[in-house]
Amino acid sequence: MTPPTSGSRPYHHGNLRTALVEASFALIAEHGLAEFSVAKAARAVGVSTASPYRHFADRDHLLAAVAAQAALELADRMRADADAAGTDPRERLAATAGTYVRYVAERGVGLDVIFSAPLTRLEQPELAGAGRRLTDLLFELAEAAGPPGSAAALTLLERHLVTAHGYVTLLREGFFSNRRPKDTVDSVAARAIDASRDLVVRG
Amino acid sequence: MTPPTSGSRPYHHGNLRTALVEASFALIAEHGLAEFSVAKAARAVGVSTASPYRHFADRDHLLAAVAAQAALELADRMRADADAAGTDPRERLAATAGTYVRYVAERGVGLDVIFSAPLTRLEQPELAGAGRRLTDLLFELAEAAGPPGSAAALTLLERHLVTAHGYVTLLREGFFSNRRPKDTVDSVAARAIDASRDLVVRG
DNA sequence: GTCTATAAATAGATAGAC
DNA sequence: GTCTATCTATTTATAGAC
Repeated sequence: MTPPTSGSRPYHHGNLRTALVEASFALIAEHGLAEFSVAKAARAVGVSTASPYRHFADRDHLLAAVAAQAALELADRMRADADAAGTDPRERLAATAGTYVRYVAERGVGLDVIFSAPLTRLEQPELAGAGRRLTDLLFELAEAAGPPGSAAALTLLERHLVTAHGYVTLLREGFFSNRRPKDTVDSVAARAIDASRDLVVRG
Repeated sequence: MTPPTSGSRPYHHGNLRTALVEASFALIAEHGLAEFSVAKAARAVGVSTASPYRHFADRDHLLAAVAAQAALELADRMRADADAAGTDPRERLAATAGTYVRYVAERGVGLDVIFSAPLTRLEQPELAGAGRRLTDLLFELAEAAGPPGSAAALTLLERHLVTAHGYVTLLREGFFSNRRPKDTVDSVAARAIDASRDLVVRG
């Protein structure tokens, strides 16, 4: 566990790559994607601003690694919350809206980053695979919850995601806290679950 | 209409302030808020990068003027679309979801900017008033459309805004065009209207 | 693999001439 | 009210030493 070299030197890091991804999450969660930079991530882990470029071709490739990990974490948490919600398929899908609100509040990275055009264009298999894992899970839950017919399931899925992401975005931008100062992440998450549960797809 | 001074000189602008706001809209619509800068807006209208600071204290004050105008434009278009939708209160409210999708696609500025924490903190009466005009209109439409009881109307309003903003955000980030390349602004706007129309608020 | 040093952009903002 | 010039800060990314 001790770094390979002597005492007070900065950092040698068995795994700088992992540390940079984690530092990036922290920066994005705290100050938003706009204020994220490779340089800040490097400083946060105590290495020079040049070091990240040994592990990531450029800024977007670092972000793609963050996005891929976010998609996997999100899928894991959604599956866990769906299972904790019981057996009612409608309730299982709705639960993931709460997962999503809480996840983005904690980690700062959501669908807008995971599926953003600039990162998708990199065609990183890791990110593409993680994104698929997330959408596959959600589609599975929506199909079980929806009215028969896969077109209706897709519409339900779209509205579910739009609802969850709408709550996330407005929460992130301060829309809720401006007008309802007592709003907490958990209360917004609960409202997102309620909104998703009440979704209907009419003919 | 001719500028007060002679021929080929750059720009004298009877109203640089207005021109900067309009240029900012264009920049944000084209490349997103992240790539907006005071310097770019100045270059777009053909003045030096110092000139904007005669009209706006800083970057955020320019953005606040943009946000205030957006709120007014949005409220105007929503009222027009609601009126065009007829007399059914539910249909009138739903129509504004389409207005919102189309407006942000065209102008780039939405609720996340209009009600963003950094701009709200400036306490600019112009922006605060424009924001109120927008929320007052929406509340009026939601109250007419909702089930009796103002708590239910507020929930309906929240879900309506969340739906509209969710569609806007995912559209902006390319989420829809990645998976459904044939999606257009109008088709997404139509789906947002449908989703809003189908909203219900259960006990 | 990490560091130092550096290059090249770009931005926000100010001072002072006109 | 606009311009020129400038300062300061920051970022992305590379070159080359260790």
